[in-house]
Amino acid sequence: MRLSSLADYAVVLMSAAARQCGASAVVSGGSGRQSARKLAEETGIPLPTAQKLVSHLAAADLLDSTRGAGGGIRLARPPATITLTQIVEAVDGPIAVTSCLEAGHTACMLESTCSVKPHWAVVNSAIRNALDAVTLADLASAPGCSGAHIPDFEATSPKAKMEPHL
Amino acid sequence: MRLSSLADYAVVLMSAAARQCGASAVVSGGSGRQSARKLAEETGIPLPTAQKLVSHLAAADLLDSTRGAGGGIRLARPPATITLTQIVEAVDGPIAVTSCLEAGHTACMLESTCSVKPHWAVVNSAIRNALDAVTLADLASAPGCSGAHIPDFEATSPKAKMEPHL
DNA sequence: AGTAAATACTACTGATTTGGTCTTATTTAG
DNA sequence: CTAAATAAGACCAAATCAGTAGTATTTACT
Repeated sequence: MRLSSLADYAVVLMSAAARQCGASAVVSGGSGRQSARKLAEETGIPLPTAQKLVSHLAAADLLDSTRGAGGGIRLARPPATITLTQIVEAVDGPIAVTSCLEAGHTACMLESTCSVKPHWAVVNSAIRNALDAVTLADLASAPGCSGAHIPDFEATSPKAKMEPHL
Repeated sequence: MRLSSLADYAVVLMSAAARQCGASAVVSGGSGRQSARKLAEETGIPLPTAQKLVSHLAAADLLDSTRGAGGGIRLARPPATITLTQIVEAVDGPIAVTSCLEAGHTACMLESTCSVKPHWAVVNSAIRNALDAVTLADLASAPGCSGAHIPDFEATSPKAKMEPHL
């Protein structure tokens, strides 16, 4: 019953991107692009892993990415419209507590008489609702979106124990 | 964001045990014991796997097991007092969406300034509540607890595709 | 009391999924 | 036109998980 590490990283990454005021760029049309490298350094996520996450998040239309020398990534939508559900599903795939709740699952032989499945469906939707209730705006609200950079962590603790959670 | 197969099996197993009126034995003091072998046959769960599950469930005080020739297993408590949370945690360990919510986790370096963690805590408790709301009595309610055995599945479809969910 | 059968318990092996790294292709600034 | 910086995709290794086999224990029967 745990989230995958990649999904955890993704939430941290998106949260960091939101704090960089990537959303205001959408509104103002300015170049609020953030490089994946910069984001990886600030969050402590290994660069190759961050790149993979960016790919998935861009494919899910959560990030807008352009490559090239001056390229980078940017939030595709305002933070208030991006929920945890979308981020998690972009990385882990659809949320399904049991395999019988998945999209293209092959029916098990007890499907018709199963008394457990309906209860799993209830639990599953409860989880979805809980994740839907939290938006990127909530996650990034704490330090404010004033365009200020997050202080360099390397300066304070060069090789501190790295964990997913920002 | 998926349940482990073992936890899924465990719920099916407990549900089957409840339908065998194992709880009434607790009340009446009769020998309502059910053998792990019988339960494995009825649910389609491989016997060794079922035995392992029984061990974990018994260690969590959800099942009362006695070995020997006439031994077997029995619900340790009335079905209405056993929730999905207890079953899942007996097999998968404590429910923690992220590793920073675990019991003995080593603090990550951003612990103090983390703006994401409090939101995970909310999500985590929401999941727990959803699982707590479902009891074994709910799962076993459908076919009624009249002591009737579940029909033999082998007779109808000898080698049908086996999936965890009853 | 001894034997045998049925049970729960423990330890091990194999496999699937997951996390991480590397290489390649593309694009733009100089 | 060149070179640097970027994203995207493919490959490899590790960890966790599912499953299986074997062992110890207990009770019923002889």
